[in-house]
Amino acid sequence: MGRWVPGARGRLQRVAFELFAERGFEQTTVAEIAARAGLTERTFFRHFADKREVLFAGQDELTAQVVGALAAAPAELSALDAAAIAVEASTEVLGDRPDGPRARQTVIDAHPELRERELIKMEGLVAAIADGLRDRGVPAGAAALAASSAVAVFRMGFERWITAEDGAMLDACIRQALVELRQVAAAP
Amino acid sequence: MGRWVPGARGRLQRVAFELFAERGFEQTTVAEIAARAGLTERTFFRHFADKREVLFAGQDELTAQVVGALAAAPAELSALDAAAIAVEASTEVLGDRPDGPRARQTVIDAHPELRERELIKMEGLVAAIADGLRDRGVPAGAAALAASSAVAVFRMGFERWITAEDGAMLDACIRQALVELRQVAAAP
DNA sequence: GCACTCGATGTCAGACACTGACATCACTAG
DNA sequence: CTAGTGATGTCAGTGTCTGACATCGAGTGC
Repeated sequence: MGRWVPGARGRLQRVAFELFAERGFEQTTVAEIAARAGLTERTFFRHFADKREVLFAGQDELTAQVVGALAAAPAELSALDAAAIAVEASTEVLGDRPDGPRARQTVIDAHPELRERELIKMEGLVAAIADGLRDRGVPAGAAALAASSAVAVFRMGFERWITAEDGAMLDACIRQALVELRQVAAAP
Repeated sequence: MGRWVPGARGRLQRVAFELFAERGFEQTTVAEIAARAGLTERTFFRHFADKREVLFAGQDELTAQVVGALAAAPAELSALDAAAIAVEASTEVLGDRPDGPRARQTVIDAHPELRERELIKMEGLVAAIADGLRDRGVPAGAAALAASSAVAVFRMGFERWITAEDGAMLDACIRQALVELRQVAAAP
C-alpha cells in the first residue's frame, strides 16, 4: 500500500458534490472538502484549477464524445443534422437514468457562479462542434450557427429529460427539440 | 462643492477599462483601480458587485432596449422575426461606430473570467427575450428556442460588425446572420 | 542492497477578492 | 440650529488561489 490512499481526485469530486448539495456552494470551503477527503487544501488546487471546476470534470469527456460522433456522421447530412446527431451521442456519456444529472443540475442552477462555468463549458462545446463542421467543409458562418443551434437543442432536450415525468429518453427529447427549432426558424 | 468629487462610478469604469487594456485583467488589482480614481477599494465594491462587473454595467440598458423593442414589434410577426427585430434595436445602445465596442470586446476576449461573465449576461438577454415572447403568446418551448436563436444571430452580427473592414452597419450584419440561420435550419 | 529519481502530497507564507461593522462629514429638511 | 441622509473612509477578517520548498513511498539502474 502506498504512502497515500489512491483515488484522490475522485474522492474530492464526490465529497465536493455532497457538501455543495447539503450546504450550498458558497457555504462550503475548499478546506472542508479537502479535509473530508483526507487531503489538504493545496492538493485540491493541484487537481482542480478552481473551486467550481470540481463539478465540471466530466465535460471534456462529453465534448470528446460529441466531436467523435460528428466526425463519424454520414457526409451527406446537412450541417445542422450532423451537429444534432453529434449532440445526441451525449447519451453515451450521460447514461439512461436522469437522476444523477438532475441532482448535479440542481446544484448548478442554485448558484450563479456555477451557471457561469456551465455556460463557458457549453461555449466550448459550441466551438468544438463548429470546428468539426468546418472539417466537414461547412463554411465558417454556417458552422458557427449550426453548432450554436445544436447546443441550444441539446440544452432544451437535456432540460426536458431531467424534468420529464414520463421517463422520456434523452435522445428522443433532443430530436423533439430539433423539430421545434426547425419550426421556429422556418421562413414565415 | 461636495465633500467628494461626483461621478465616482463613471470614473471607476473608465479607469478600470484603461488598466485592463494596458496591463490585462489579472494584472490589475481593485485597489489600483480605486486609487487611480481617487477612491478606496471599499467604495469600488459599493458600486460594483465584483471586479468583473465594472465592465458590464451597460448590459442592463441593452437588455431594456431589446425588451422594449420586442414589446413594440408588430403582433403578426413570427417569434423569430420579432426576436430578431428586437436584437436589432441594440443599435440604439451600441451606436454607429464599432470602435468602442471593439476595444471592449478585445479586453473581454483576452480573459476567460470576463468571457464567463459575458456569457451569463447573454443568457440573461435570452431569458428576457423568451419572457417577452411568452407575453406575446408564444409557447414556452418555441419562445426559448427563438430567443436563443436571436441572440446567436445577434452575436454573429455583432462580431462581424466589429471585425468588418467595409464599415457595414450593425443592423445589416444582424439581418444577414438571420438569413444564414434560416438557411442552416431549413429542413433538408 | 544502495543510491537516485519521480510523483503525489504536505507545509508555509502571502497576494488579492470580497464583506461586515462602524466612523466621518458635507449637505439638507424642519 | 439640529437631526437625519448618503456617499465615502477605515479596519478587521474570511476565503480563494499561488509559489516555493519539504517529505516520503515506489520504482529503476547498478
